[in-house]
Amino acid sequence: MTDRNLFSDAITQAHLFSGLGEEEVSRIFGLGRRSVYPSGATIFREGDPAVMCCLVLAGRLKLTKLHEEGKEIIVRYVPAGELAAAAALFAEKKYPVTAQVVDQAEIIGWDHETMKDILLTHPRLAVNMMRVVIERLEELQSRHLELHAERVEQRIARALLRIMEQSGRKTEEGILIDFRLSRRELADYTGTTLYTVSRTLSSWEKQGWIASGRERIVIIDPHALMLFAEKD
Amino acid sequence: MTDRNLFSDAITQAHLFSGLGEEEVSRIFGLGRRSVYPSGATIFREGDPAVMCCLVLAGRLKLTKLHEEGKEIIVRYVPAGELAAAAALFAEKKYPVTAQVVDQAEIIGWDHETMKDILLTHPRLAVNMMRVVIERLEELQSRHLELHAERVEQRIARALLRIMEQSGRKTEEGILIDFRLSRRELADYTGTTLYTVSRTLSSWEKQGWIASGRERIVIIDPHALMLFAEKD
DNA sequence: GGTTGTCTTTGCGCCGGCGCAAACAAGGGA
DNA sequence: TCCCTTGTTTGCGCCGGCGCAAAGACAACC
Repeated sequence: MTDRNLFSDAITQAHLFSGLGEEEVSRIFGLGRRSVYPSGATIFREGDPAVMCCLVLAGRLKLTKLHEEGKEIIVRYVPAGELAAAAALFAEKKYPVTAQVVDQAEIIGWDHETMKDILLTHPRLAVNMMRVVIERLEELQSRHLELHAERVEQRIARALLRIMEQSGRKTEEGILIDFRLSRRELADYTGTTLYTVSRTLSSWEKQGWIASGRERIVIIDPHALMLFAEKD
Repeated sequence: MTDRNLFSDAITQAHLFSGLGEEEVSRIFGLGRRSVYPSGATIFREGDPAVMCCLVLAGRLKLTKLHEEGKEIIVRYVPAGELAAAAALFAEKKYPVTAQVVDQAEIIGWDHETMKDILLTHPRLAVNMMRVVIERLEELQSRHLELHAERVEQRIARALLRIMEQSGRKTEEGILIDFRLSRRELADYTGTTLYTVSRTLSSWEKQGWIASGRERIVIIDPHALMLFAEKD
């Protein structure tokens, strides 16, 4: 069993390839180009012509979007098994975000011609992919609503919980977020400033809900955070 | 020529049906259920089981999302020719938003079984539909960024311009937004309060950039607004 | 025509969160 | 090992925007 199959085993389970045979998936994988990127690498940049649809096989990406003069937001973290840059399906489009590697990552990319062919010959995959995109849309709608309706501290709590669910690793201390995550990044993700994030985390640390260090956060009491996020 | 064909003429041009033959579109239309709703009617409610994908043939919908205790945002206005509730493609899903009729509207709806069949037998339509959803996603990402990075007044300016592009009608006074749009709704769309919107519009009215009345806005000087939205 | 309900305007006071500045902490590289 | 870069904390002052309250404007309906 080659490592290609090894991956498809893991990925086939995912929504994206549900309903497709294993060898079908293998063939589709064969049409893409696989590569490994080091931590910190930029896969593509916002505004560049979109040439490749990417599937993350291992590691993690960070998608960011820039506003005039430096302000940036983190649109999403992309864990292994998920798609980035579905927009690249359409030839004339530009990447709407920048993708950077957080953990060392392995990625498989298809150019639009290829991907469009694949979709037209595997309608099942097209429907699955639509589902993925729609779910992304719904998640973003929810975050958008949070941004309107909730105080900053609640948004930070929710963000921590969301990231914890995606990337938490149980340790004896509590649930560790297993990639470098700075105050600055958390601020860009929640739409606030690094100062406010720092103050907030400090206060939670005093309450014993979390423990944190340089680019490192451990959630000790998720339940307390959850209550805090929900409370009026 | 029946009025069904009349509509397909108008709609076929749209992205959604590009690359499909006219009779093919006709047949697809035939599989859905058409109905007319009066202004103010609710087509579906957030949280209800999603049963129908809707295409707006005429009129306009407003999509809203609720937060605990009354706060609501307007996710989007859906003009004629566009899809609402693509999520309803997937049987177990719930509507993520509430859809209400703004102008009297004619709508064609397909249940998930039907729509999924259509997509699986018309991969071309699936790809087109993906494009529509992806463009929606990108628009929302942009608005999300604006919400982070821009002052309230700039967001209101941008919102007005966006709505003007979609629904502006040229009059001798200026460009009229041709549906009822209250201060409250503009506030829910831009993530602020009706007070702030009112104050802002008043000030612009004094500058001669707009004219407004009860649930009615005319943009006199779009260029001024554009500069204002862009300015640092 | 009068009445009623909804939409809008504007004054006023308050406060959450921003952002500079400055000090401190933690790595990483030579 | 020391230095230098990058991240974090915290004090302090300021202000944009919120939200109540009360009055005015408009539309619709009897």
